[in-house]
Formats: sequence, structure tokens, C-alpha cells
Amino acid sequence: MENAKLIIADDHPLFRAALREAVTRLLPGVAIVEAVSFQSLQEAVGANSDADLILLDLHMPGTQGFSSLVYLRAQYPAIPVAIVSAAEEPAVIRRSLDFGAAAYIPKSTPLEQIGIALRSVLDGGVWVPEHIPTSTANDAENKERDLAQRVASLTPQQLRVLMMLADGRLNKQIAGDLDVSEATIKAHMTAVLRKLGLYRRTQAAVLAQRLLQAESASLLMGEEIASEPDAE
Amino acid sequence: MENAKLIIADDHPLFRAALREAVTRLLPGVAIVEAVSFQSLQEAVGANSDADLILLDLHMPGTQGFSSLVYLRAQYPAIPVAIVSAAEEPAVIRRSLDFGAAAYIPKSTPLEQIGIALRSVLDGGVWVPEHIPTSTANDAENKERDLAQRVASLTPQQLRVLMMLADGRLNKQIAGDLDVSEATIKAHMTAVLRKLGLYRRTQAAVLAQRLLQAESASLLMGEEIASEPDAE
DNA sequence: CGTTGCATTCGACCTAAGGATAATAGTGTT
DNA sequence: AACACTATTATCCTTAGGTCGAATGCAACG
Repeated sequence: MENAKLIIADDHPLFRAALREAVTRLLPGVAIVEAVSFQSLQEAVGANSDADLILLDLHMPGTQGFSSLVYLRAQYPAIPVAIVSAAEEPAVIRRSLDFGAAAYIPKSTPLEQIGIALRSVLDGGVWVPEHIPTSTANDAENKERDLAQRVASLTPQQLRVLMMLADGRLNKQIAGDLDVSEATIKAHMTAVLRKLGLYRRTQAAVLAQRLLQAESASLLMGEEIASEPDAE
Repeated sequence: MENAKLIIADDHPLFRAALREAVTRLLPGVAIVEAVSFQSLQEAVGANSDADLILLDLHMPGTQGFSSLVYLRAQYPAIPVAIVSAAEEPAVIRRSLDFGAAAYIPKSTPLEQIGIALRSVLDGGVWVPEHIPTSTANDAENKERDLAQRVASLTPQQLRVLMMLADGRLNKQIAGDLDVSEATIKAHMTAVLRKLGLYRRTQAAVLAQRLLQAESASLLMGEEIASEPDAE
């Protein structure tokens, strides 16, 4: 475990340095790659697809909300991702885990706890702060969590299609972007709708918009999402 | 002006009382109707469509974001709406005005200022706090403001169609809901797309989602919205 | 080493969406 | 009364969207 390879992604230079320092002390001998933006994170993980762990800050230039996490999980499902964030709301933590994060480390976590967390994740485990309930009775939040898990089950290509759909692009345009035929995009679209339990692309677009970009606001209240293709 | 009719819509009983008290003192003799939710506001304004002013709190049960304001403006364009809110961010204030509000009164506004504001609005004028710049150099925000104004230009029926579209409903379903033919919905849809400067219903749905429901988060950063139906 | 599972790809086929045009009717303003 | 605007509908046509079935290829498993 000591010659593991870590990727640290955080846009704040000071905090990145502190994190590097901490990791070096807690896990001597690990290799560390740093990324300062979503762009550089993509490059870093592309050049180091054998990495053993990614420490990820939500709120980086180039991404909003959970899109970077979802991207990583879809693109490199083998690499565990630990979220390192200032936010400590249970709803954010739970959703991070629903999106496939292996750990959620609030920036206020004591050093030795961070060490425990990192070792646990490198061993293939999961780590969350102690006082966080893993379930909630909030019906609206549960609905959103379910959807988050569904999004996490998308394949890399399906996720790409969904994100481009949320940009309002046509199947034909997406096909051009991904350099495949339009029929292929349609097939992906069908799969996305099935996995998300929806019936129309418009619903998926709105959903992706809310789920991936929303921060604190919409986490606590929900509304109806899917409706049957009802009779008329 | 003294026998004007006001509608006060605020879900907080204490603040509603304070507001009623203040209005009674500032404008003796005005009739006051109160609403505690979006539902009751709809009833109140329906039964008092000759009202001279609506004092509206954003954040009421039954609505998120600006949807209640947009609804009122579309449904009763003749009745000026003054937003009364705790939020004081210039971006929120500007967007409220873009959506057609006649005034924006932060809850911290001194009483005599409120009186000036109300009289100004009842006279057909507009009122905003002094220190708020009416324009911004923020390119992303300007893009969103332009879209907000476009949304404000929709007719009541067009707005309803847009909102249902943002729920992911089919033209056929919307037609059933509004009890008109699908051809009519298509005509409205075409008009909506034209007014918003878009080319696809998916874009409109995502847009409505962001514009009407977004609170603080997405107000400061923007992304590309419309793209030409480009060649492929 | 085969086989099972899944992701990706695609064509055929049908349905939904959207543009153009034109017509009717109600409403409110000038 | 004339005008402007909204709402409604229909017809025709083109494009976009979505389902089904099926082929390919890769990677894990026994």
C-alpha cells in the first residue's frame, strides 16, 4: 500500500499543499499527482489510469456540483474517489456516496482520522464521518438519492450522452461529437431513459440539470419526476 | 390612491402581520387581502383581479424561485407586483425586475422608504433600493437576464405550456391537461421557442428549470444556452 | 479455453416534434 | 368601428426521437 499512487484534485493552492503534506506524512512513500482544475484532472487521470485513489474537491473550475465525481466514476470505475470538501451537510455527503464516492472527508476532519480514511479506502473500503446518518426519512431526499444512484449506474458513454442531452443537443449533434451514428445515440438514449426510469428525453435533461448542478438549494425539497406515458 | 386594494402574499405569519401593519399606517384606507401560500394567492388574486398591487414574498409554499412572480406577471399583467424578500443580492433583484416586478423591497428597508416605494408603484412607477446597480458587466449574468426578460414576454398560456414542458410532458399530454388540441400546443410551443430564441424543446425545458427554480447558486455563473441548428 | 455478461454499435420501423400557412374567434384598445 | 393581440384549430410536410432486434468485441469467470 505504501507505493500507491494518489491524485489530488483541488483548485485552492494552499489547501492542496496542506493535503499533499498530510498525505505524505500519513502514507509515506506514496506517489502524488496534482490537478488544479477539471481539465488538468482529466489529463492527470488519463496519464495515470493506474492510480489507486483520487482525492477530489467538488467546486473546481470547469465543474459544478457532482459532475466531476460522476464523470470519474463512469470513466474510471476501478479508481476509488474520496471527496474532500468544506461542506458537511448530510444530504451532500449521502449524495456523494450515492454517486459512487468511496469516502467523504470534511475539511475539518482531524489528521489521524484522515489517515484512517485513506487507508480504509485504499484497502477497498468505504469511509464516512461518524455522526452522519446513512439513511433519511425525508421522502423528497430519498427520491433524489434513488435517482443519483441510477445516474451512477450509467456507463461512461451513456453518461456522456446524458450530459450532452442536458446541454440541449440533438441526437445527431451528439452522434457527431462522439463520432458514431445517430442510431447508436438513440440506443444509448433509450438505455439512459430505462435506467433512470423515465420516458422522455426532456425529463432526463431536466433531471441531469438538477441533479448534477444543484448544490444546497434543491437538496431538501423534491417534486414529482416521472409520470407514466399515460393514456389520452 | 387611498382606497386602493393590496394583496399581501407571505407565508410567515409574523412578517405578514408586520407588513399589514406597516401598509395600514403608510397608506391609510387601503383594502388588504392576505395570502399564505401560492394556492391561496391564486384564489385571492382570482377573486380580486381588480387589485392595485401585490406584495409578494418569493419562497412561499407551493413555489420555488421566481415561478410565482412569472405566473402573476403572465396571468395578471395589469397588476404590478412588488417583491418583498430577505434576499438582497443584486443578481436576485435584477432578475426580479427582468421578470417584470415593479419593485424590490428588501425586508431591511426602513418604513418610510417602504412608503415611498408603495406610493411610487401605485402611481405606475418602479422602485428599487438605491445602492443597486441596474446593469452588470458580468457576461454570464447578462445572458441569463436576457432570457429572463424573454420568459417575461410569454403570454399566460405560453407560460403554462413552458412549465408543463419543463415537467417533461408530451405535447399530447399538455393538450389534454389544458383541454385543447395538440395542434394548439404545437403552435404555442413554436411561439415559446421563438420568443426564447431556442430551437429545441429540450433546451426550453432545461432553461425553465434553471431560470425559474434556481436560487443563489446558478445566478453567478452561466454557460452556453442556445446553439444554432448547426450543420453535420 | 470456452462461455457468460456487458458495453457499444447499428439498421429498420414507427411515433413525436416542429415549421409553414391559413383560418376563426374573442378581447381590449384607440 | 378598426386594429392589435391572443387563443384556437387544421392540414401538410420534414425532421427528430425512441423501440426492437441483432451483431460485434472485450473482459471476467470457471
